[in-house]
Amino acid sequence: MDLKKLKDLDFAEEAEILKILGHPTRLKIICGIIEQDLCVGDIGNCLDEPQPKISQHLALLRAKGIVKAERDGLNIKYRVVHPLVIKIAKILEKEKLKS
Amino acid sequence: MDLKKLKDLDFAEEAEILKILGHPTRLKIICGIIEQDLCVGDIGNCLDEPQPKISQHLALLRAKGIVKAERDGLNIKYRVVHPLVIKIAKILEKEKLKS
DNA sequence: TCGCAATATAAAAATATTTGAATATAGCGA
DNA sequence: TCGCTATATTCAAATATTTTTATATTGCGA
Repeated sequence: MDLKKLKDLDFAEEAEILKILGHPTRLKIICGIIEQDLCVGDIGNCLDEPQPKISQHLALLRAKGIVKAERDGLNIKYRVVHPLVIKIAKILEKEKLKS
Repeated sequence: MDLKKLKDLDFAEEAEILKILGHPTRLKIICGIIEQDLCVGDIGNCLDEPQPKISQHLALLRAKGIVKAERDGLNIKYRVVHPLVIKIAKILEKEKLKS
């Protein structure tokens, strides 16, 4: 990309998304709920992290439009809905499985 | 990715890379030096940011192996060398140009 | 409606990042 | 070697994020 274009383009939104992905717990959460919906408790057990921590991360992801929540009785199931995030997460998984 | 795999995999490194990309100035710097080497002064002028700020971001990018520096007289030219970063930056540019 | 399980929210404490200002270093040419 | 230009480093102040602890809400079934 040349200098003039760079000056005009604003990467603030993209940077915000990447920053949010740039946290180990959140990244794991995201990779976990790409191909399947999971509820908070399952995620917490799986990652061995306290419930409020997971809820707070999910709240942030929800606020940024990265995940969507759907209630199912007592449980609330989450899934990733952000296309760019899905794309990046899949690339990361592929890289990961290579090594 | 299923729950068991998720438990074992460690996304710490990937998260760190994403966190570093998740800053508007750094992301612009990176997009600017993917297809061309640029020196600190040019980047600073282009982004209209003070020189120490650019140098500090570049120092971080260098420390994480994302960019490489090459001296050329008084100038030091930088370029992105991290394959995953290049891949992500190109995706972002493409998204950007779509909208 | 009461109690319980699942999740959310709030607020403070701990930690990390970013910025700005000042100063240092490195290389070039006179 | 001196002065200049380009870049790097340092350190403290300002901000932002993360974690922890405590508490609140929501929905289900008895």
